[in-house]
Amino acid sequence: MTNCMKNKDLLKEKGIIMWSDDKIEAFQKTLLDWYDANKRDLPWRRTSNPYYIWISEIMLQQTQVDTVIPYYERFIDTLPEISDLAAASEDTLLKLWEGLGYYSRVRNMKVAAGQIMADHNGIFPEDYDAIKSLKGIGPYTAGAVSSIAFNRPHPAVDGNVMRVLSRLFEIELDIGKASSRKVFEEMIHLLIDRERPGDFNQALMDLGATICTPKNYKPETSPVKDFNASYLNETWARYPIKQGKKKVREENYVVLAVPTDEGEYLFQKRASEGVLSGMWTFLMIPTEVINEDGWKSFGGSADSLTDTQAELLVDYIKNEYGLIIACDNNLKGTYTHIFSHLKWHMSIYEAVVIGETETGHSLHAIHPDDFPDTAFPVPTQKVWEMVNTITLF
DNA sequence: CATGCGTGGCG
DNA sequence: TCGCCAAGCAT
Repeated sequence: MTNCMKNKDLLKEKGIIMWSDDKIEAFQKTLLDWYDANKRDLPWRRTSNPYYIWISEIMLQQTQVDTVIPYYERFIDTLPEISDLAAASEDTLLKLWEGLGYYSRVRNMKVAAGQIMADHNGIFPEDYDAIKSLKGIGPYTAGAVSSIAFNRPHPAVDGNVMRVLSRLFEIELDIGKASSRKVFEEMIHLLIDRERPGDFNQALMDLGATICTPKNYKPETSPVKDFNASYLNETWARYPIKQGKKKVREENYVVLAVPTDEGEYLFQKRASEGVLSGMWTFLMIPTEVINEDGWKSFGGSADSLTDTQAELLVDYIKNEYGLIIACDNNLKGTYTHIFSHLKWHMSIYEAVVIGETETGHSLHAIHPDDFPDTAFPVPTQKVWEMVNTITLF
């Protein structure tokens, strides 16, 4: 059985009728003509260097184009060769990635650069399976790099492509489910322009980003509206099918800004797994530590710590970090940081160290002069802004 | 396969 | 204001 027949069987099973060869050809021409006239001028579209295209694709994961551009420029300036990435320190990489989020992406890139140095003589591999086996590269990114950098006809199915296809074909599949991606990939296998696969994939993504958008969608403005079943049938508002997200978990912390005699501040490095892994924060103490009844310091009457709460805090810091502190009971400010799946409610206080019960604890003192060379996640930056403002006045 | 993983923009 | 959204991947 040919691959083509397998494709059609899978689509048939999902109730998807593929277009005729003539219609596919007409669609390719219409889409690529639109792309040639309207494609966005983006930095990574001025290069054919697979390393640079790879960087752009990783940065663009779940991240908007306007956010990525300055990060991309700085990254290729700082690490112009794959060997530079392989040799870079984690501190250097995290500083380059600071504020971009999903920090495991850049850690994975360093691992992948090592794979390329060790297994491919430092040359970015052209083979799809070799690309896909690199750390941090999944089916989307492997398809994007192989089609854009090497002109290979592999699908690159992201959220844009699933939305565009859902509307073109009135697809009933939930685009949030992992199993759906395979079906869209089979459709692209049949639809993709074999002469210009990279441009075809990028054209679909540009269409999704600029015309076939999640909100404010106006199907009559699309260059491929004549191919759009949901437009012709006036069902477009239904697509794509997507289930709602679950509510985010909320956590409450006492955050302690602790200056030293030398004008440094104490920071803790987060665990190597989990949220903001390996990054620096001020001391963060779950509020449960100072009140087992779920006391919250924000939005209520308990703006300042009671003496009992301060004592519990001092005991905790002594046991956990081996430090004796004196805590200012007055609340310095609050800040809520919203992650994709989590909320941190932070109540900020100041404390000073007045003794130590042991040395070699897990905290590090960093001077504000060195902040520009240290990678801080946004919650740490926001807390620092508040602490710095209060300290100045 | 569902969940965890950042951040900023938008209506 | 706040929930949703943006060129996904590892586990």
